[in-house]
Amino acid sequence: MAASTLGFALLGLLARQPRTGYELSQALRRPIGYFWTASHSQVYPELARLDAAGYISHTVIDGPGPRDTKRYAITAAGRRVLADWAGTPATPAPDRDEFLLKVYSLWLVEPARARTLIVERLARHEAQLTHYEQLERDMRGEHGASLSDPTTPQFSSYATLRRGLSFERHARDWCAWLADELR
Amino acid sequence: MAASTLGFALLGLLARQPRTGYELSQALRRPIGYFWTASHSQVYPELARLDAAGYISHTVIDGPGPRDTKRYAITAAGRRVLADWAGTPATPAPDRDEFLLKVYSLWLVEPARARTLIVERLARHEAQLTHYEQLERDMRGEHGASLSDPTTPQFSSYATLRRGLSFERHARDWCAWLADELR
DNA sequence: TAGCACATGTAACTCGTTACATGATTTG
DNA sequence: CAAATCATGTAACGAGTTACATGTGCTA
Repeated sequence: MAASTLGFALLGLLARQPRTGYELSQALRRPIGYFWTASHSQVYPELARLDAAGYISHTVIDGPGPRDTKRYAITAAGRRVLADWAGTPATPAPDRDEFLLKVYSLWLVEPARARTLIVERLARHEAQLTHYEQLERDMRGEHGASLSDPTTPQFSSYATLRRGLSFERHARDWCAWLADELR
Repeated sequence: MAASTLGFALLGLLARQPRTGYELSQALRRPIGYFWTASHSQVYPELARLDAAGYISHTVIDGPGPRDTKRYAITAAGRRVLADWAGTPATPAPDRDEFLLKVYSLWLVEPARARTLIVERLARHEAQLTHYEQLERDMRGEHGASLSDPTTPQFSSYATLRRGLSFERHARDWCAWLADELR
């Protein structure tokens, strides 16, 4: 009866504004893609399920290609289950981090080469941090006041962005420490 | 031919010392479980595959129950593929964080209730941090010198522990910020 | 005119979880 | 003597990825 996690990702997007399946697939790369992703082949069947459950509705609009283009909107029931789910503690999901798993066996790698790997990783965190910092400036420019009002979608978006900023800084600093140890 | 990620997790453990399938399953909860987990039903078939590929070998030892107990050890070939894999950049895996996905829809939740969720989360990070700090003291006590030698398994373990410490501090601080915003 | 963005769907496969199944030894 | 721990395996299922499949409109 309740939606899957992917379903809640889609409902979270549709609670902000109506979108087509294609647009939802795109959004699952950015901004939600920072913490949840899905390919379009997963999105379309899930939309059909949410529709059948009455959590979303669609209107057919004309578009290109051999099939109808549908624009989806969240229903009152959908908003209700989404709010319920968001207000419930997250089930502790197992962390899987291939990079850390490699670090666990990094003692088998020649130190100079290991250092290169870590420095490359550091650069990626640095780049992502720069990207997030730009997003933060954009957000502050567009929505100044609503960022401190916890009942606006902007507040939630800003909170996740702050998490991203914090995470990248920690990851960068740890890479810098490790690169130094491998010197 | 090459092993799966789970295979490399198992090889990473066996590169340190021989173990039975049962012991490997336990180790995939802690310490490796901090960044990679698997259930025993996944471990046993994977061990059979690694064995068939010649990356590990086993000796039958006597134990309880209707089946043989096997103790596995890594082979030279296994150590080679593990070192190769560890020395190669990690494939950027999609981040999936159900908790952040909930924060994305937290604007639909009554702020006082939302704050409770975040404070509970903060407590979990605090507890994990305390746990890691204890592990760090233990590690420093047992292996003082080898922690700065990048060719020892202790160095790798210590590096992942430092990552855990850094991560928990960042997560705790972000929760504290968000809880304050929801006040 | 070739490629890309738009737009939607299905099929085959891999990875991981939960449940099923068996049976000895130790501890409360 | 009941429950937990040791110890190993299989089966059914769900979630997610990659590849297959179709067709339009715009741009270099």
